[in-house]
Amino acid sequence: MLVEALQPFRVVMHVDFDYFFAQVEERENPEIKGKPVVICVYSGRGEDRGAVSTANYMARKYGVKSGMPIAFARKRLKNVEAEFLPVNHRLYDGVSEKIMALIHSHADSFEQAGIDEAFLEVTQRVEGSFEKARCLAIEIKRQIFAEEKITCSIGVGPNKLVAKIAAGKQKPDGLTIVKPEEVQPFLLGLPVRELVGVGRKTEKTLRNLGVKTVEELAAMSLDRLIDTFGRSFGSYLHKAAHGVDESPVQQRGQPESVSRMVTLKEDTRDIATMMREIASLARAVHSTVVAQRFSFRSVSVIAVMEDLTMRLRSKTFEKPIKNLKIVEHTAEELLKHLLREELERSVRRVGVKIHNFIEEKGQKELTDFVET
DNA sequence: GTATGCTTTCGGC
DNA sequence: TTACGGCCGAAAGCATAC
Repeated sequence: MLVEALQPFRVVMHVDFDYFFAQVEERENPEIKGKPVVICVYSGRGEDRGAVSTANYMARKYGVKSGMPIAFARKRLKNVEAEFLPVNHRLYDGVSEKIMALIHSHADSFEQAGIDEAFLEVTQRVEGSFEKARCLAIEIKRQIFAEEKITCSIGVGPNKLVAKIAAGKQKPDGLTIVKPEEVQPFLLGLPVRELVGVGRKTEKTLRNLGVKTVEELAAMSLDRLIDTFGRSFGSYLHKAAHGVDESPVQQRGQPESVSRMVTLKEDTRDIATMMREIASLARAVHSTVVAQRFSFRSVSVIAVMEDLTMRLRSKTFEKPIKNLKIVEHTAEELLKHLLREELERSVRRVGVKIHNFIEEKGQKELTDFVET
């Protein structure tokens, strides 16, 4: 009882940089501010071929969305002066790194959840007080803007689930606090889709059960949810609907996989053509991982077909490998295998992924260099 | 029955 | 006419081991 009174709740913060790539570009080139700004991934297949990565709020007002073909965005903006810029990942990586270091310094524990978002456990340093958390959030926003001229939106709640949803409630440059006693009313009216982990498929399954809101989800029994979604996801949904999320804020380690993809000049089924691309993709993933002194056990080849459906083939080795030639050779075998199963469609994009990393340690042994 | 590992697909950013 | 990136981790589906 006393212990509970002393430490009743966690205080967790979610920081989300506003329309990040486009905002960084606005900062670098203030003249474009006030215009729609669209950040594009060009495929190299021709002018305006590719997809929209992100866009500033003015472009969004015209209906421009992430993932949309660039040509669609052009159409939406044909009557306005707009900026279409290619992604500049190096630039965004640098800005992100600086902001992450800054906010990390304000956390008891820290979890980066992407290039533009992070969770901060702040329970200790705000002594469990949501009022102190509000002050801290304001200070973090102030510092990020002072140092990097970037705005962000922050959500504060008793756990990661609530903090993340809260951060999305007021954007851009927002701050939303959800105190423990406010969690139930905050969640109840929301569509289930806003819960982390509920995508289109789960939403549809729930809709077929007559469940559209978190309130309706919370009314479902745990047994029913487990019957429908299995033990793990069913229990998760039950807790989430009641605002319960005990997952810790914890630093993420090394990425679990590294992949590179490229769009082919034109759709093809020719192995040699694809292998030329795969060789350089393999070099890229291999050097990234080997430079960090990791070897790996799994190699995958990814093919995006002409109709944009994705196919993947993987092979896992019993022993760690680190030889580039094995990656190339494995990728080739996997690609041939994939095409034997996929007799109709041509390939639009290819990729190589390596995963199942094993950290190298100690003295190198002769066997490290023997091919598997 | 449950845990574990591997492969493939889904979905967010 | 049709137009569509490049990552990542989580989920899902399955097989096998305990």
